[in-house]
Amino acid sequence: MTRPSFYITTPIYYVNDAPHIGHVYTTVACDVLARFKRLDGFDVFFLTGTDEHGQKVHKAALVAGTDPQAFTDKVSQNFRDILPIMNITNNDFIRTTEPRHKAACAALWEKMKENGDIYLDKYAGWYAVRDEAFYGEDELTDGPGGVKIAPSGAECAWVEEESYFFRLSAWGDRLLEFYDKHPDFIQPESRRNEVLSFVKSGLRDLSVSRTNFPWGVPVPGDEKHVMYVWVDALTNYITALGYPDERSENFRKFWPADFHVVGKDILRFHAVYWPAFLMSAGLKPPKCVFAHGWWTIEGQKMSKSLGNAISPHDLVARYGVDATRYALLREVPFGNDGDFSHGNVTNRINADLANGLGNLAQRTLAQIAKNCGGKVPACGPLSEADRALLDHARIRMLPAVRIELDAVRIHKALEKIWDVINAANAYIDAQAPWTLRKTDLARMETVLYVLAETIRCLALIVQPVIPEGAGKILDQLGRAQDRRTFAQIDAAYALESGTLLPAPQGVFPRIETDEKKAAG
RNA sequence: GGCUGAGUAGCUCAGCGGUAGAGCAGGGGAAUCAUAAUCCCUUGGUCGGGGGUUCAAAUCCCUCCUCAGCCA
Repeated sequence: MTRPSFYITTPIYYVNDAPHIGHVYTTVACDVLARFKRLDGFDVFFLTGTDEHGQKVHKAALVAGTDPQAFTDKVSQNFRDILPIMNITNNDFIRTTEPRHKAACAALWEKMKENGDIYLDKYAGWYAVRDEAFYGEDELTDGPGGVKIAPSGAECAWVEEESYFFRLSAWGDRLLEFYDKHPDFIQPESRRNEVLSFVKSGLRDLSVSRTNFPWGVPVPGDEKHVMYVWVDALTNYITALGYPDERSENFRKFWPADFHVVGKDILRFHAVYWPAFLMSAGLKPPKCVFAHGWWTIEGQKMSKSLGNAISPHDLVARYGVDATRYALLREVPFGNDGDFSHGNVTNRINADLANGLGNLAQRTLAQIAKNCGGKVPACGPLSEADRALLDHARIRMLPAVRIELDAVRIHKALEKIWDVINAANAYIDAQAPWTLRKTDLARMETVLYVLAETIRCLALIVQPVIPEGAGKILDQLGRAQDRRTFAQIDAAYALESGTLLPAPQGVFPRIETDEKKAAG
């Protein structure tokens, strides 16, 4: 039996920067989707990695007094180290300095060249090393000593160099046709409109090689050139599948990718250049490029000068992995910009995890421990209220969550799950098993059974977002490791009355609100 | 400067032609199994300003203001 496949990628992170909340956000979102699909029966390939070439990295290495390879080895490791800390389940970690990647880039280049889309010409213009970008004459201002200054404030120099170009100008109509046939290719919708208007306004050929620095993938047959930025970077998504071997198992199974999840700043490269490169090389474009938004920190932009970037290590130390993952994804609709404030995050964690799910599990399990001899209680005849809650948890919840996650509405998916948690908390109050304990023990057991079953379903479905806590709850319900997939939410896998359970323990502690101002 | 999108309760947002909604925060009550957690009820808005279309407009049209994004 072949399982359906699912391929999801984060961008490869540029090693010029230390990992911060932005990187972690993207990676965690992808991890949630990857875990969900695995539990839902898909064969998943989840890729992340680091982008290690370019002039900036080369210079940074020289400044640090090391050679670029040693430099990137070190910085790339910082990104790799974050993954276990955030409980990330990537299947591969790619580095653009690996031999397999250079081979893939060279092959893609040759294909595009065979197709007539690569040609040699000259590039001339005002170039800012700091921004790695060219500027038009009219954008520049004169700085001290006649130096030209870009709008960004970076110094520019007149650069004239031989460069290979990609004939992007020839791809406009084919791209528009592609977008038209694949309306879901660019998400969210608003971003799609931006890309469309960009392409409609006319595309210029793209400079795809450089000769003024050596730290990159050499151009096949002309090694004084290295490939420039996007040919190198984007190719990682197929390198990891075994390209140029298009018949490799992974390539056949996983290409085209289901999702490239990217920050909104690099959407254009993924939604315009990348499909053009691929089509030129005779390959299929990915199914969807999803652009998410930016975080501000306590109302301010994240910036190096403010030094307000939040380190993933600090977040995990303060809130724990699960709570950090949950807060990032629940606080803001995926795709929108959002503000990260410790006050809001604390509220969210306390309201939803501690008071909501955590307390529901704790109050139910504590009563089972005390009043049912620590065993899964007996389930008598079901009332209408019992059935309503069980159907919600066992039948209606998963399809509702699936719909939202397939559309990458992660916060909506969480809402659907929390609907059940709220219903369960209302149910326990209405049924009042602590009163039944004095009047009707059989009925009390049934109520506690229904609750335990509901919590079992909740813990299963919440695994992709808060894997540690979900695992602990399943442990407390005595669920074996091989009883934790979504197929097993079904009543056929219900808790068995009489099973001895371990002593309950709190899973999601409250965060104390000492309202310490995180200024500075 | 051009093009998009947004401006709705203290906060975050949903609604997009038919008597203003949710969550959180605030107020009141109930309960006491539980991580002082939970449940129920409730205060609160001339839906950015102005004009128009319509029996009827957050909802459609025009205009202005503000903000954001993309592009030049």
